[in-house]
Amino acid sequence: MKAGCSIVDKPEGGGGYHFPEWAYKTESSPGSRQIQLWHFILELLQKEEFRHVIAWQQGEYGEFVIKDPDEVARLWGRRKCKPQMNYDKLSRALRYYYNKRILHKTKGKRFTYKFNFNKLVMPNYPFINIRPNGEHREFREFWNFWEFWDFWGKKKL
DNA sequence: AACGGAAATC
DNA sequence: GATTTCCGTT
Repeated sequence: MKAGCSIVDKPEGGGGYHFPEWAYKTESSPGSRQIQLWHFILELLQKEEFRHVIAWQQGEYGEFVIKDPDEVARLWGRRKCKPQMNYDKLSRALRYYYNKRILHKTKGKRFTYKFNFNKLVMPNYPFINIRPNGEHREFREFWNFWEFWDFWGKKKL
């Protein structure tokens, strides 16, 4: 058994939500279950105990602020077993998300980024648009990904 | 702080 | 492929 970084990583804070299997898989490598940075970000955003470190920006849907860059980097480094992780490197990874349309930068606002929820994250998970029995809700109606997951996850998996 | 090229790493 | 590492530029 690997001590620190097992194949299926445990979420920060323990307990609570955890992304389902498909969230860790990559198209090219079905067996790979390395957690994606944006999954990790959403994970932290979900928990109250990390609000002093990272939190949703009230007002703008999907926008969040990294209040403590060093701490977020430390937590990310711990999860990925990369002790040398820092905000400079983590932010580079976030910038690679710009072209992938997962995130974009909120210009002028320090340490502030915004998820491209409805159009960009959704296409990666087709089933999300499937409507079961009239109980369809636009993703944008949800407060965050987790409220959405609560709504759909319990039905689909 | 933020950006993005280039090479390395897994 | 998704970062991680390094770094020159704005």
